Amino acid sequence: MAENNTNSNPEIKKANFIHAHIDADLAEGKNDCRVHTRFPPEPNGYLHIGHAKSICLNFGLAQKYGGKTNLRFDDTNPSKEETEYVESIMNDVHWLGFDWGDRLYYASDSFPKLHAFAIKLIKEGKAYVDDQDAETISEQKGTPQKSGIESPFRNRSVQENLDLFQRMTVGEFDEGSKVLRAKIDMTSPNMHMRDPIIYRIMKAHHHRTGDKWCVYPMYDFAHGQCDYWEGITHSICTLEFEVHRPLYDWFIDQLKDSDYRPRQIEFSRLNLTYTVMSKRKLLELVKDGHVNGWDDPRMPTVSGLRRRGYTPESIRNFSDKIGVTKVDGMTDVSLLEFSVREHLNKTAQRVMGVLDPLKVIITNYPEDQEEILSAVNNPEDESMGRRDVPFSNEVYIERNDFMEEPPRKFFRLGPGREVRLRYGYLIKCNEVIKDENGNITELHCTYDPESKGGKSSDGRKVKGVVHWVSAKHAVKSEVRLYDRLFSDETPDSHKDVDFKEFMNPDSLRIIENCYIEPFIKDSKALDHFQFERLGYFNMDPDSTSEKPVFNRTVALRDSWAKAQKK
RNA sequence: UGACCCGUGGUGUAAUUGGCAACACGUCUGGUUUUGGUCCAGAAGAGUCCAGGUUCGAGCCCUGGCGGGUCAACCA
Repeated sequence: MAENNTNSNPEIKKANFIHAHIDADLAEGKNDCRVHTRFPPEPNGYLHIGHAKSICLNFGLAQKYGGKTNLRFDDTNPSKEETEYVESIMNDVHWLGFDWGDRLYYASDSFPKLHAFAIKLIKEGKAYVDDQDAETISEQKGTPQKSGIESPFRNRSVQENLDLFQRMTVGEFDEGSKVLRAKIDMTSPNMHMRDPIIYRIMKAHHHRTGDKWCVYPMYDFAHGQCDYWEGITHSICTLEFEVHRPLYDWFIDQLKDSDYRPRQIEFSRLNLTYTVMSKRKLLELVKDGHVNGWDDPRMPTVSGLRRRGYTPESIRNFSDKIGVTKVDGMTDVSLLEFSVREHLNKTAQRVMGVLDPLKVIITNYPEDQEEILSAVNNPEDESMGRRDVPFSNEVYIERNDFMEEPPRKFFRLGPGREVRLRYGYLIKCNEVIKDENGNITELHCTYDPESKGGKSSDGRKVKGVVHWVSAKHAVKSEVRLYDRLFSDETPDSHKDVDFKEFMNPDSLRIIENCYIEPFIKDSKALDHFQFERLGYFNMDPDSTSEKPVFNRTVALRDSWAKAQKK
C-alpha cells in the first residue's frame, strides 16, 4: 500500500517540522518512545482533499516511526452529526489506502469518563455551573484586547455545583439555561483560558448515544482527554487550534497521573486555488443542488475525486509533494492535477475516442472491406500489450482536427493535406462536403495502401497524426467533461463571501454522442483510460446508462487555465 | 490597540551543529516520437519582507520595524 509507493520515490519522504518535533521527543525518551497519532474527523460532512492531507500525514507519520494511528469520530455535537457521514468517512480513509485496524473510537464512547472528569474538577473547585445566558457570558469574556470579568456564579460551593450539574445531566433544566465552566483565569490574554464552557445542555438525539445524555462536552473538553485515554502521543491538528493549546495542556495537567502526556502540534491546512474547502460551503453546494451530491465529480471531496477518476496513489503523492508547514499559503490546483496525470500516464491504457465526430469517407478503400490494425495499449509499458482496432472505409475523426483554412502552425487535416490515421494509413483530403448552410458534413479522402504501420511508400513524412474510430464498428457512448466549479482563482473558503458568484456555469459538459473503439465493451476491468489527445478518463462507477459513460479525470495538459486567459 | 503564529523564484517546499540558496509544479527553447501527449536536453526566474547588529561568514542567531494569519459559538 502506501509505504511501497512512498519508499520508491526518493523525492517524497522529506522531513518536515513535525518529524523534527517527534525526533526530539524520541531523543528525550518521552512516552516510552512511542509514536501514536489519530485522525479525528467530526462526522458532519464528507471528507475532502484537505482531510486527505491530514490522513496521509497522520498515518504516514505512524508508518514512518513504526507507530499506530487511530480513527476517532469527534462526535460531541449531536445536532450536526449523522451516521451517513461516519460510513462515508470510513470508506474514504480505506480507499485512500490506510487502515486503523481495531482502533476505531468515538468521542461519544468517552462521555461517561468525561462526565466523571467534570465532576472531579467540580470537587477540586476547578469548575462551576453558570446560570447566565450566552450573551451575558460572552460580554463578560471581554475581547482579545480587553480582559474579562468574573461571573457572579463563579464562587458557588462545591456542593451546590455538584447538585446543579447533576440536575443538568438528568435534564432538569432547559437548553441554554446553565453551563458548566472551567475555573481558570478571566484576565488571561488568551480568550480560551477565560473560564471556557466545558458542558452545555442539549436535548438532542445523538447518532450513537441516542437520548441518553442531556449534556454534551465541548470540543476543548473532549479532544485532549480522548487523546490521553487512547494513548495518543502526537495530536496533530490545523493552525486555528494553536490558541487552544494552552487549554489542551491545562486539561491534560488536571488529568495526567504518570509521565505520559499527549502533545498538540499544528500545521497549516490545505488551500487550493479554484477550490472551496469548507464543509459548511460544500454542504451548501449539495443542499442547494449546485452539484449532484457530495460525490459529484466536481467536488473536492475524496469521494468526488474518486468518481472523477483520481487514484488513491495520486492523492497520496500530492500530499507528499505539498509538504507540511505552518505557512498559510495557497497551493495551485495544477499541482494536484499533475499528480494524477503523472500516475495515469504510467498506468492508463490508451484508447481512441472521438468526442465531436466528423465523418471521413475513404473513397479508394473498398466499401465492403475491413481489416484489423494493431495498436499499442501503453507506449510506456510494453507488458500491457496490444489490441486490435477495426478499420473500414468510413471513419470518424475529431471535427477540430480539420480546418478548411489552416493557420500557419496547424499540422492536421485540411483541403489537399495529408495526415496519418494513428496506427493506420496516411489519408489525403480531396473534397469537403457541406450541407445547404455551409456546414461541413463529411470529408472525402484517399488513402495510401503502402503507408500502413508507420511507413510510407516513398519515405515522405507527415507531421499530423490524428485519432479516429471506424464508423461501422465504433461504440456510441457518453462523455462528461468536468471543469473547475469556480472560475475565480480563490473563492475564499473560510470567509463570508458569496462564493456562488464565482461558480463556473460550464463546469459540466455532457457530450452524448461520442464514438469509441469497440473493444471497450469487453474491458470492464479497466477503469482508467487515456483517450488519445483528449485526456484521462474513467468509466463512471455510478452510471446506470445503457451506453458507456466516461468522466474526464483531467486534461492532458492544463488547458483550462490557458483558455481562460485568452 | 492585546496574545500567539507565519514571512525563501509565479506556486508548493528544501537548505547538517551559521558555509556557494536546492527540488518539484508552472513558463520558455531545442531534440526524439505513429498523439501538439510522453520522454530527453537546456534556459529564464528568488539573493531569502525591511533596517540594523553579532560573525571570517547569516535564509538560519540578536534587536527593532513592516506585512499576513488566528483568537471575542453553549461549533469543531
